[in-house]
Amino acid sequence: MFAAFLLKLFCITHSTRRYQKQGIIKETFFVKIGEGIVVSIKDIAKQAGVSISTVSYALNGSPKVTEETSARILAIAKELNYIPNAAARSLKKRETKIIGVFLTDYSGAFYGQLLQGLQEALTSRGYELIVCSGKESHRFLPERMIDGAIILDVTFSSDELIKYADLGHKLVVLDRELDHPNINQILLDNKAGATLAIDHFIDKGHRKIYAVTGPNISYDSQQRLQAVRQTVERYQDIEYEEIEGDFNKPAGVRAAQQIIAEYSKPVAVFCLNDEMAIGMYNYLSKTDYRVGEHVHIIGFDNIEVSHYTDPRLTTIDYSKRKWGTLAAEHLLKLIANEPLENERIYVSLIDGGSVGTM
Amino acid sequence: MFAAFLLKLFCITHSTRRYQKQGIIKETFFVKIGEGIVVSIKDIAKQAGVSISTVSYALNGSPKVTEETSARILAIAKELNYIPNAAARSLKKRETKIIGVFLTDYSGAFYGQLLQGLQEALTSRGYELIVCSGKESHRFLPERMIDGAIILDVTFSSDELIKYADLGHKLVVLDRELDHPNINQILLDNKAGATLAIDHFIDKGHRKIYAVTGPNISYDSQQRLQAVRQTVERYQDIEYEEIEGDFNKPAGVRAAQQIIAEYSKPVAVFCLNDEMAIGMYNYLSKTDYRVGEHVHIIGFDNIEVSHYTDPRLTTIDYSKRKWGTLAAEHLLKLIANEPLENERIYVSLIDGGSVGTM
DNA sequence: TAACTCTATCGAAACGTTTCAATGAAAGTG
DNA sequence: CACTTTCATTGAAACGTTTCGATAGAGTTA
Repeated sequence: MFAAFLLKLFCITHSTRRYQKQGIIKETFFVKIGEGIVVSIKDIAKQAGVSISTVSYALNGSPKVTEETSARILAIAKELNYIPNAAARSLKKRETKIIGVFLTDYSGAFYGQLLQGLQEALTSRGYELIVCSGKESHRFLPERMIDGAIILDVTFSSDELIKYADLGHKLVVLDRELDHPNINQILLDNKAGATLAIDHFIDKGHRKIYAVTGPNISYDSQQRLQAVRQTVERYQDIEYEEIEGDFNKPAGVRAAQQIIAEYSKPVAVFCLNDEMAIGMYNYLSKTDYRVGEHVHIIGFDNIEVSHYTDPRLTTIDYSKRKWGTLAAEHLLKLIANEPLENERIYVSLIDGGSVGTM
Repeated sequence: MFAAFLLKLFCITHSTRRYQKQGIIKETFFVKIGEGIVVSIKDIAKQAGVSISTVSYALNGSPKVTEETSARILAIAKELNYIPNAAARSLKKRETKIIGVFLTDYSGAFYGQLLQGLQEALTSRGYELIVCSGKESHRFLPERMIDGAIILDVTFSSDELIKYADLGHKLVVLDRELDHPNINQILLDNKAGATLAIDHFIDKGHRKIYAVTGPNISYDSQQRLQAVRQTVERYQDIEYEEIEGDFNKPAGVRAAQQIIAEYSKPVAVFCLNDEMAIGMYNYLSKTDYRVGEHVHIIGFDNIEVSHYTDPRLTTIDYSKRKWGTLAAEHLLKLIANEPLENERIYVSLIDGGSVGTM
């Protein structure tokens, strides 16, 4: 107690350890200054006069150890300010109780809610969430610093993911389809969303339709585009054109430029994500062309910024939070080897007013 | 080689290990199905016919081991698909090469750029970044899963932080002032920003000024508010009033309601962050009061959404990316025990048009 | 009392590394 | 030739846990 007081005051402490080995007794006496001591299970054992195994059992609430001993040990642990060493524990237990979510970058506009959903579902089940981005961080998975991963990161190749899954790692992928016993997937109903968008244009009497695509490696873009094509084909006399994009704002600007350059009559533009739609708004606001009058736009994602455009963006919405919750639950089931199905997140169209009637 | 092929094909493999101990030779033969084997340094050693220490040295590029042996070991390591065990390594080395950044939540509008800055600075120096949020994740710090932390998380109490710093952990705080050898701080020049805002109002001829505050535990809010008061006092005949807020959108809505309720002439409102300013816009857009005409607003942070309001929000800007870079650099210096000063991030006013002339 | 069964506690191995100190062979020195 | 020196390699301890199997003392039964 007094030592602890000194520690606080002067950042100086000392501790005595005795190792008995091969009949010889070595005694070590060491002082650390300004660095703080690390208290281990061993120190508690010595203080309590019990073996380290008993301490371990007590700390883990095992019923093997008496109520009384346990209480004494716990008290001493607290007194000494014991903090378990995560590395040692996970080395032995081969688990970390940490789940990693891998994102392409930190700027994604809807990550916030998704992460919130993940976080809640995970912490309530005794797991912790860490967010990683960048190719360098991929090592967290194979090096076993996390018990499982949620993938929303195009920089992970599918081959890489399957390799890890083969090694026994559990994954939930949110941005591709992968068939593997250690991989589950929760995908957006992209096709339904794209169909909703095109149908909305048709309902409003539009006949000239553009689609601004995402990068073609993107599963989401592929799916959406495919549904757009199918839907467009269902109708007669539609003028349909695709403009290549990459899900970023500048692509929306470029698309807007192209559209204006070849403008002859009001057009409908389905931007395969909101980000590009926002880029398009940005460019158009500097021209005489008005959204909802000359250029009619639908986006996809319903990100926050799209609420503040004028007119508000009509877009495809889905619950990012639920996406996160579901992903977390499925990953935990995968880890617990419980059987489960792939699931899908439903989408709906939100009419913001960026599509006028023809 | 053939075994590796079989592994890939059938997910079945076997490995033989021999332990020599007290003169007795035990032989273990095990097969794992569908789980993947874990290759350790030991397996490489056996395959290469060298000791595990030599393998370790080779893997770490130590000059102690011959070019030739090293090459052979490295080849075998690759062949066996060796992946180091992070837990074992960090248990022994007492470091993880991971830096954690703690955020209050994942929804913060400017986290993206900040994290980008952090990430770049850290990975270029061989460190990895993980993002954590929520009280549960605080344990990452004391349990030594990270080598240092960047704090932007009001749920960390200052006492808690100082306790950790006392234990030898290195911290950079971005949301408070803390004087401790193991803590460095990179703070916004909040006061300059607040002064800029008020001066701008005065320049534009405003005489009735509101300030919508953040939560009073917030250092940023405190600093900004203090500067507002000081600045307001410098001028004569200012009508000044404070409205309590909490840095979230609904607080902006409430403030707008109050302002409208007591409206008699055009007013200037300094929202201590953009988030609340956006809330205010939202409410006002449903009324007949126009921003920049009846209600003149300045925010703080220059978050993305504020670019899409009409008129665009006048706000206090600063480089979030630079903030991140600086924080990372300082933390690494702190870890390397290099001397360093606290630093400050400069701010500027961006005129978006939400403040009209009186 | 002898032979059990419980059960609280303990000893020791193991997890996969790193790293110090020791070894022994080859090379260099006088 | 006997000696030191050099240096690639090795053995073993250590990091801090968990957990299996052993142990010993108390309680139960016959």
